Amino acid sequence: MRYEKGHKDATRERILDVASRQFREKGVAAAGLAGIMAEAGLTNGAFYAHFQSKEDLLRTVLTDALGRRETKLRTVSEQGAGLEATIRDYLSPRHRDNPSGGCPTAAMVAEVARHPNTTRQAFTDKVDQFVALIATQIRVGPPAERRRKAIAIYGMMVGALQLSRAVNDKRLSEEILASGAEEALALAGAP
Amino acid sequence: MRYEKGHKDATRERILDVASRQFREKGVAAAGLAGIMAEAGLTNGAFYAHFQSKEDLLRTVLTDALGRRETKLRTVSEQGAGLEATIRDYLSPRHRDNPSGGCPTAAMVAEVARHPNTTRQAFTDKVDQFVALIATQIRVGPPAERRRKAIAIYGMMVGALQLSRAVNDKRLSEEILASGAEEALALAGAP
DNA sequence: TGTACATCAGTGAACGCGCGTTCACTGATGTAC
DNA sequence: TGTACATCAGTGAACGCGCGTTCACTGATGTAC
Repeated sequence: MRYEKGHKDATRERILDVASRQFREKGVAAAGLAGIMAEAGLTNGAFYAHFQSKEDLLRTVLTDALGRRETKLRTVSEQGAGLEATIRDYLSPRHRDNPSGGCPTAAMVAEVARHPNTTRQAFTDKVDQFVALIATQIRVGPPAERRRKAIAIYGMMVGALQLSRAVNDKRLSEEILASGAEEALALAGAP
Repeated sequence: MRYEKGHKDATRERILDVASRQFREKGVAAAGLAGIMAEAGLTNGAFYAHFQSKEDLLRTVLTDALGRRETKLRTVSEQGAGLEATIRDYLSPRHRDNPSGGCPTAAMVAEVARHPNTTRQAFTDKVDQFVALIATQIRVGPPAERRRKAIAIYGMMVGALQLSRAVNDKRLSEEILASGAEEALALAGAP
């Protein structure tokens, strides 16, 4: 081998990681392949040895980044911390100020809606899993009610985080985070 | 005058209307000025007789489109229909399937967060008014609680609508709308 | 052991294209004298 | 009343630029004999 074993896989992971951050930071449309490749320490041309197209990259990024968050949520859940910690962490100034490392849904949901079916499908699969996972963490009420609340909580988190990021007034931004967190916690059945 | 009185104002309104719809439909970045001007029945160059830049157009569109929705909400409110009708209408398949005529916040909030301060300021002013307006329509609880709930409802509506649009499965999409509506209505204190 | 060839991750220039923006110009109508 | 000039909304070609994608090539290392 010209490169040590696993070299290509490592490069692919690096591209994925950079793209994942840039997509969340700048938006999918505004993040160019040349910029992504440059930050990964490569030139344009190498991209197509790893992905078929930008669309293919986006699809992979969505599955990958949402998969990581799912794993994280599952871990927190198994430690018994439950939804409360997740909600507080999600609707925090730290998360608001760190889009590139934050929730892919909040950063990309509107753009995903305008992308081809294969891409939306990858997103849909993950949303399904998220909703189910949140529902298991709601301890009160019949299954249908837990699922309904899980969806409402997910929607509120995504919407409130985006509002807190768009708004140009620190007090209002923080009020949005706090209000969203308090009402989401109430929905989750937290004390 | 070479053109009848009010001609230029009418043209400006036409550009604004087309841009407003295209921004919501395709996203701000993906909607090009040439395409907007063509749909308005004009050529590229005429744009700069009406707006200073694309950013200026976006700022105007935000104020204008959010202003219209605010007026609509205020009218519904004065007719005494209250929040219930607004929530049901917002989280409906009709609204989901009509982004170009729908809520500017749901369509553009993530992009607005990445735009300059003047643009975010225009958006912030309208969010502030929206929250206050929703709060007046909540009939129970002390003022602070009403405002908190107004923010939570606004966030949930925006997030749930976006999710319902991105998801590629009709049943899940409709479940998101229905769940969001039901929980938002509960927050609003509806029966 | 030495030589010829195969492999392939990555290079970097080039492709056509659409972007936001600029600008010299058009042409219909108004005003001045 | 007729002529010269001013006004200005809109035209359309051109600007430099970055986009996603293609492709001939490089060069380090592997394998075959």
